[in-house]
Amino acid sequence: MTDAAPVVTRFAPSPTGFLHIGGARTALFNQLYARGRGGRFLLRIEDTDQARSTPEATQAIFDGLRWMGLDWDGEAVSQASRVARHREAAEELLARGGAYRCWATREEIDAARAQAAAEKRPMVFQSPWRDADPATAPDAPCVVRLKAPREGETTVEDAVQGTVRWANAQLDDLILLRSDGTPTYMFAVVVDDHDMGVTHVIRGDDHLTNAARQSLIYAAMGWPTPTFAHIPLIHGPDGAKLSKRHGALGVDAYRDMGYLPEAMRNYLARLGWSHGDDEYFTDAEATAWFDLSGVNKAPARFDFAKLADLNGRHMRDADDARLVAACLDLMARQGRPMADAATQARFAQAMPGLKLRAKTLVELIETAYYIFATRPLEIDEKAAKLLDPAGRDILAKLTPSLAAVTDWRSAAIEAQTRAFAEAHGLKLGAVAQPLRAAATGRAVSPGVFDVLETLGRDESLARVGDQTG
RNA sequence: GCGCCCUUCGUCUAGCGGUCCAGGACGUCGCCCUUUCACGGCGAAAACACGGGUUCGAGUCCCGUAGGGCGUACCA
Repeated sequence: MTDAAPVVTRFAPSPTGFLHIGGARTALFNQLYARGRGGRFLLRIEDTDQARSTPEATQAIFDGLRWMGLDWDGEAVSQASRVARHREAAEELLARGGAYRCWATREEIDAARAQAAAEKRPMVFQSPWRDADPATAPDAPCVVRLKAPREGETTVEDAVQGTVRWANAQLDDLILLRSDGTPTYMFAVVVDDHDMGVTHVIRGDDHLTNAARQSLIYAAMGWPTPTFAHIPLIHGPDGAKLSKRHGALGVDAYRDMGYLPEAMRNYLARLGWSHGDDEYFTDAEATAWFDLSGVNKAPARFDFAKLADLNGRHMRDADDARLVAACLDLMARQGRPMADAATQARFAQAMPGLKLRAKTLVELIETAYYIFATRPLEIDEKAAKLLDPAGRDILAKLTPSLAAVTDWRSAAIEAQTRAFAEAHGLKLGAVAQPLRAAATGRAVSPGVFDVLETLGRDESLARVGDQTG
């Protein structure tokens, strides 16, 4: 089917906290879908719940989306700013008989529901005011309810879930306007999506039932329903709902754990969506490939191991200077003092070897210990073993050879060290390992001769000297 | 309680009736490469939830069962 109507999608988070991982993926899917088709991707903040919405949370969502590299078209819409329009739409529906005022009290409703539950019937509240004579109305604030059909069924053609049906008897006369005159989420979404020209509503599976309710509103308003696509939720590694313990962190937490935004996008796109066997891809590829038909129906578990693997691959392909900047930035957030220019230069020089050995920026920073540390180095346990008396003895003997290297570069240092090892009937490893331990304080590092070159002749010799007394 | 959705290796998934004694990726375990670790290469173990149908033939279609999830608000 090819129609001329441009695709318009939107991400509509409620500002009650940070942007969590599930929301980030929903936004991603919406962006991929729209941009892949030359359409527009909009952002709307669902702040109709005054009590729970905060400006800080709204800002956190903006920041989170930006860090994730998700950018919406135009200005973000505040749902709360549109209450006049919501009220107007409700009045229109009221005038047309598609809605009615209801004075039922909270107690009456609760009692009716309890009754229904006891009788094992659906707990839908049937308001006595649906067909009551308005003249009998009390002089009290009331709510506006949709006059939903009680017979027949409502079906939703979902782009991911397929055709889903509900008996209308299961759907109640939902509240459109609260007794204080503010719109409910259920009503505001429909009015806003319609007014904003949204053609595809891509959102979490938890909204599937809402699609039925909202369909009823669309029908009552006489508006065409958009295409719905309910994507499965993300679960924690244990299969349970995402909790703070595992993945339900703000995206800023992932930034602090050292993940790259492009890796997050890649991982999140692949979680619940597939394009054949493709695992590692660019944003351009994802945009070109993404389609609702490739979205899975079952919930997926969040797997840090796979995220880490993807992150490692994206780091290897990332620009060195950018990684340096990202690491420095992360270190600053970790409260570390800013490294001086010379150290930063050494860091940049070592980056090719460093990024090959890390899955996250945090790991990368850890393996770069030897660059940021100052003498005397803190020798870890494994390095200490390498620096046993025998190891120190070898280093002591190696020192003159090392000191004789005038052209302090990796290749020259290596040649000299190999010559030394051969002359003493030692395997290269027997010399290189203690050398690495002395130079880095660790048993693991990039190629030791590269490390030495990065450190420079004086610093290198001094570190070896620290171990040979 | 009622309604809806889901169910392929530990995890993410491919599979859209026969080419599947089920393929890829992560993870795990071996081996190789090697100054360490990584990278890279090679290899291994590892799944169609269960039971009925339909069909010449089912991972693929239908119905049950079990398990999981979501919803059931004057929250979003």
